[in-house]
Amino acid sequence: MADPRLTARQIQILKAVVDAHINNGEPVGSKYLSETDAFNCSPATIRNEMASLEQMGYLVQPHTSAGRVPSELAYRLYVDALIGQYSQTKFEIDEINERLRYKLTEMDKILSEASRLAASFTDYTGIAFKSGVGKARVNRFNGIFLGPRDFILVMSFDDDVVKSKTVHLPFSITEDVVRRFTEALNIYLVNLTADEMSMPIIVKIEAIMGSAGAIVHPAMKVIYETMNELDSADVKLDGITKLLQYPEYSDVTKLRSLLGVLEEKDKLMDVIAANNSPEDGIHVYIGTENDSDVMKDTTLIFKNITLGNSQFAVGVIGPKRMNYSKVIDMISRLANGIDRMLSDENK
Amino acid sequence: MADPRLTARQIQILKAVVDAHINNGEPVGSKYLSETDAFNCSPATIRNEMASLEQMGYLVQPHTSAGRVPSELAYRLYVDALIGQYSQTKFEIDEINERLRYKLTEMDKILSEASRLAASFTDYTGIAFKSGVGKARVNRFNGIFLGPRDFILVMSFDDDVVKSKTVHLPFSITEDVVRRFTEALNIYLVNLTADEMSMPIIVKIEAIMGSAGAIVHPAMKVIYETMNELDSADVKLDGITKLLQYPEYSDVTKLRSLLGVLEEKDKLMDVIAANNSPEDGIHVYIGTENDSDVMKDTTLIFKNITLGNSQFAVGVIGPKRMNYSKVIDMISRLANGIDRMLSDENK
DNA sequence: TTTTAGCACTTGAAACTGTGGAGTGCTAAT
DNA sequence: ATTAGCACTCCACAGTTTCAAGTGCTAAAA
Repeated sequence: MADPRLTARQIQILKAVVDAHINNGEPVGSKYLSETDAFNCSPATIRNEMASLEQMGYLVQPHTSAGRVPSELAYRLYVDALIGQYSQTKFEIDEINERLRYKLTEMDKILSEASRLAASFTDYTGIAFKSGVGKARVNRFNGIFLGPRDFILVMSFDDDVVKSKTVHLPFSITEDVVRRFTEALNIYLVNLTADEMSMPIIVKIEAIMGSAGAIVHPAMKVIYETMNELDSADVKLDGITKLLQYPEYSDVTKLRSLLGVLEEKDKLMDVIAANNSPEDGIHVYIGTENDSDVMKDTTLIFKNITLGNSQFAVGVIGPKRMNYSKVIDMISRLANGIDRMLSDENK
Repeated sequence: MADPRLTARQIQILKAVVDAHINNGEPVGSKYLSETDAFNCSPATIRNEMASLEQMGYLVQPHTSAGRVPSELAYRLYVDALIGQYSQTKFEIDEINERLRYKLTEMDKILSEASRLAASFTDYTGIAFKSGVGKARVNRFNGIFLGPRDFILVMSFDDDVVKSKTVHLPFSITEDVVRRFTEALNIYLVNLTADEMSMPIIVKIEAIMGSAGAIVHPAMKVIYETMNELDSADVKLDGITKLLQYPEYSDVTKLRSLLGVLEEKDKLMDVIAANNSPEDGIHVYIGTENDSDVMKDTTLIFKNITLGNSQFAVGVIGPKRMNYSKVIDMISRLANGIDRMLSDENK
């Protein structure tokens, strides 16, 4: 994978350029490097090497007389060299675990909390999303009689997810009707996806309920709504403000188009879906590697987490000159922490 | 309330200035007014009137040779004249009702949806929040036995709110334990706030549960968490991007400080709490009327909604030159719509 | 052969300048 | 009381200059 044309010194210089640019956000010059990074050679030598690196496509000059900026190729090299080696660094793993310790139950809260943590740990905008798979299945229905025209329908799904909804009825029922109805649901609808709940099955349940058949329609509406909610894709962002600190986004119109994508969840899901491969592990998409024009100066990093049927991911969005080593480390830990926390809870 | 020094023509001119500035965002000149607004007088006359208005504090000149900009006093006059007269305008009430029609049950979803609607109707950032009152009381507990180490605890609160949580136990129980436990909860904890659930009561329940007394601690933890969640203050924002379209926020540093407040929910709650008086009706806080420095160029408009024990509010955040007539109209309708929708549902 | 010092060259950012237009206030005429 | 006319002010904008940073190249040094 490593480019055989690169000498050791060139790699050293390249890394120095990337590091410096990540910190300053400004083009890096030869003099600056020779002074700060204690290379044992003069600016002129570094210039020569940088010229080679530019020719090979690792560095770019914004204009004739500016320093150099890493190309996407350079970031890619940098990141690839980084992945897999971050685990020996020292870290705030204690804090991550601490902050994850309290209960994460519903997917919705997991997403919010995950994006919040990603943002707070990294100085970039945090993102957490789940993909819509349409696979939710009810394990068990329970009904709780509230009054003649209301009852609570409790649906237990896989992965410890429990949803309860109040069903209002336009007519009176007894406690026994609720009991019989949930019995029927448990016989006919358990382990079906929303799509598999076909009309004939519904009609059958109506028949069983006899004179109380009208309970079925309002209840089914609630069941469909709940399952659709679980099945649908969703994205949570946190810390949008953090983007503003980077000069890359100081142009308000650019910022606007990026935030436009981020805020329209459908569009964002498109971007992610285009990128996302199902495999686990850290995904790093640098600049134009993203399949979207407004993200051409933006890096997207995330890690998938699979938990039973549900699949979700957590990561960050920021400028191309992202602090890759820190972010990759953090996101990896955060994802692992969430994963572990959720698995434990299911035990 | 109306300033007696103002002549009818001055009021007319002032209104024209406010309207024009709301639309363009730029200082308004005498020539522009005389041409567009069909006053039957020359620019010079308008200039004289504007000079008076400036002296009285209704207009401000950014610099010697620019047009005039309305002062906060002018906006205040404009808004006060507006409030109470919006009800005869034509409107999109149908659409509001249409988009509210689907079930709003949990407070959390109400907030999200309300802020989303406020943003989508008005071109400003939508905001919805509930104040933390610490008044949640459980009407009824129900338990559903899941397995030897798990059961679902269903808590019905006032206002149709139902929360269910899975409780994991470090030891085995039977279905009968769950039944007895919920019975005890219904005797001792119903209609208490979280604060009122004192240690003696808990101990009593433990005694009643006898050998299964260890069920109490994990369950109480869940109950506390749930009630705290309901009791705590919360804010939802939507459409933060909309702020970016206004030149008022094209300065990134200004934008940053404002967004900083908006994103940190605690800070935002402070700002709102400082402003919010419990009375219903539309609240309009213009510029420095807000008790926060970063909001000195920003207007905050919201309307309170009281529903049983819960108190929440919906509104928008935007530049001082807000389209007040439209926003006041919309927020009022939106709040009424939500109110009606929620009350209906409780019937 | 590699490294380095020196130098001319390029270029954008920032400071500066000049011009034009928009808007004003004042005065005198209506 | 209103308005036309006019001199004045001042910002926005475009063009210009200056400056510093950084480069590539060449020739000398290691």
